[in-house]
Amino acid sequence: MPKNKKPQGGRPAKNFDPSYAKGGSKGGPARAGSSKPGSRSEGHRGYRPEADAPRKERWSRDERVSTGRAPHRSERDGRDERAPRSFDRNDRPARSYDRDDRAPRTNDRNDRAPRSFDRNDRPARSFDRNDRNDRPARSYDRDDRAPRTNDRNDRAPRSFDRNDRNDRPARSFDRNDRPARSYDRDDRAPRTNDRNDRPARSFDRNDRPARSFDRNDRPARSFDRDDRAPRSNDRNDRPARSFDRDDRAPRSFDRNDRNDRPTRSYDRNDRNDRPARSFDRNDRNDRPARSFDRPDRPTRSYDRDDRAPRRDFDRPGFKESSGRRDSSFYPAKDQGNRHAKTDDVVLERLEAQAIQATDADGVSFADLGLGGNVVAALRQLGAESPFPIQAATIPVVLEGRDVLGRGKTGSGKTIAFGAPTVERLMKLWAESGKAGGKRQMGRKPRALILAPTRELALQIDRTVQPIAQSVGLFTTQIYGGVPQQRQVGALQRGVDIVIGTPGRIEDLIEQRRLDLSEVVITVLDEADHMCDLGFLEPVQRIIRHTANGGQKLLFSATLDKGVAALVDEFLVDPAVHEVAGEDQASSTIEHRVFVIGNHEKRDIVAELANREGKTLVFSRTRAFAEDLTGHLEDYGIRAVALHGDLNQSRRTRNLQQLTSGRVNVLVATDVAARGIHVDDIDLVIQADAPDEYKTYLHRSGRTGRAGKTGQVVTLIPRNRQRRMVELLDRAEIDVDFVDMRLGDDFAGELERGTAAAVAIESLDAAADAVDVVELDDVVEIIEVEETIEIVETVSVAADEEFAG
DNA sequence: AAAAAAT
Repeated sequence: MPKNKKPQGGRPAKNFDPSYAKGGSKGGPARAGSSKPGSRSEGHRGYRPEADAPRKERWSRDERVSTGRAPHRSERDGRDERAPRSFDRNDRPARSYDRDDRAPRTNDRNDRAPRSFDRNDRPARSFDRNDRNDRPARSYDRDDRAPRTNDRNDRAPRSFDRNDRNDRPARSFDRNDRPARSYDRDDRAPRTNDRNDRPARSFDRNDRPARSFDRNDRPARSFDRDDRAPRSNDRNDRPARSFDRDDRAPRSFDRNDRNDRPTRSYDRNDRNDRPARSFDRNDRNDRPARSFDRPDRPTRSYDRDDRAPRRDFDRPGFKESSGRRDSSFYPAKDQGNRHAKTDDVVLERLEAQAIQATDADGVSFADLGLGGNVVAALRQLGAESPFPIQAATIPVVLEGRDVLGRGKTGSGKTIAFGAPTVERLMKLWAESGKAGGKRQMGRKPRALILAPTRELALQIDRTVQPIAQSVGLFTTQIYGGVPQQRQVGALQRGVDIVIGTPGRIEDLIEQRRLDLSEVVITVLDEADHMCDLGFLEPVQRIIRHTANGGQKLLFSATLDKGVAALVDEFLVDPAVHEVAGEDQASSTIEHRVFVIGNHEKRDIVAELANREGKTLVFSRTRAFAEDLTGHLEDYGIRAVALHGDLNQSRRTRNLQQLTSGRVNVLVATDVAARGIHVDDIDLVIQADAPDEYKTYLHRSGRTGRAGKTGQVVTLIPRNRQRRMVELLDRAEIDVDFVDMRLGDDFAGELERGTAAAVAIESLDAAADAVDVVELDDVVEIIEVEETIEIVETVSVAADEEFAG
């Protein structure tokens, strides 16, 4: 296998960048087509960069650096941003002139000149950080407003400039500051607002006082400055702040639970304590430890004054005498096999009734108890007949029972809870005698579906909304990152099912714009994740706002004992369902681990992603997701990013670009790990290995959905092999580790895997035809090459059979 | 570390 296939010098191989193959002038790609105005402007609605002109050729890394650019583009949000940038290049010569001495350059900036006139403070500015300096200076000016308004006039042109490419350089400069900024993360929010759109800025304007307050924070940054005295005063504020932090503890005091938290989080520093926490943490060692946690639970629930009474009054299943609920969640030792008619499966101490996949055969949605309208809506969605998990849970949900549902990724959980939720709402409505009425203004929601990410909430709504609509119910999405006006408006008009993320929902509850008191069905998708640190408490608070005694449905592919905190407080005698035989051996996903040198990681990701099908790349941090995206683009691979540093419209757009096929590569943080469904992702690359086996399963689950095949490649450094083995062990996945380095044949390695899959499939088919091979026996023991050989042999035999 | 509300 040839090493060092790649040419030296950081320049991509020709076959890596199709645009180079087409020629183009030396010294950078041609700037052809830059004369077209209007439609090329990113600010315009119908802006479509590649619609009219052939794709622009890219600058290599060296070219970028040589012209004063960062090695990677600073904006990675998609093509739309890119074209504008190339416009900048026309200005380049001028700029590079300026480059020789920096001071003139800054003067050259259109913005700077006017400003400097307004202010006497110039030098100070230039001393400080590029952007930041402007701000302090400005706030100095605050004393006299007139100049400011003058400044404002300057702004207008600026925003015009925005459409114009000239503004871009400024932005990219900001970007370069990122690392520094990330330290200042507390200030992020305001900044992001600035970035989102200029109007936001003008808002800031009105808030000037606020800004000046911010300034007090700035001095901290300006630490570098010589003026220590004033700052140190400011610094005194800092301690104050941190004292505020300490107030949090008291705050949490209000919460009986909270008291546990601080303790825990302190423990956190100590790895050894993890096992104790254990709920979700998936260190191997945790699992046994968890059972030890158990004794704590009763204590906790005693802490809650609310809990006991609630259950007493509202919960039919509550047994006062025993003081314990009647629940199948914890296996009762003396109870024997309670679910005799089906198989018992105990996983993570969570006992589930397992439905056999074959039990769903021949069953229709109508058989499960869904009404005609809902069935028709499901058919419209492409769901003709129920998947196993749906067959298992729909009847139970319709009974009104609490349900814990576990079905592997891509097995149809959304419909499993969505359809019966709608149906049951209708039934309850009919029972209350209100059915058939018109939509009442301002009626309160009666069902709530919670999801961990905005994208997932949106996606759930896309499934549930048509089902609800088919029976005249309304849904609305309540999630952050977008103006709340529309959401509030929808609530005021009257909504039956609210689908959203915890933050905004709690926000609207506090604003009294969302009233959950009539919510009788609450669904938690990715329920185990919703019980993770940071999610659990908001979720608990939200559920406490729902009607007492309401039905609760918890779903996840990795549902485990981690949800005990919620089960204990909110569920009564939940039915636990999963699909039998859904182990990884039955999966359609092929897994492999490449052991690599970390320094080659980005290039290897590029090699792997340089292919036809849709590829999803996972990174641990937002910054690396950005970095990777840029790197891929430098290779000529179209890629967009998805992570929490992007504003919501970009997040939505970038995900949509993958869905629509406008790009083939999405680089995401774990925001995309769970639940997100994109058709035909056939390769998942884990550029950073996950820490949790559950994360591994969910990330992998973005491919191989609904029975399709997919591949997962995880890149790890050598020193991570043992951890990875343990993680995979935990996930019950068998994987070969392969040492790979940059010159190796990555595409071939992937194909090799595919060949094995194809071979096994063919073998299966051939075995059916010939009826001589016990497939399971064979597959267990053979290597890929042997498989192929056997397939050939069997195929020949099959041919002969057919011939004869 | 990321996600989830703004400010």
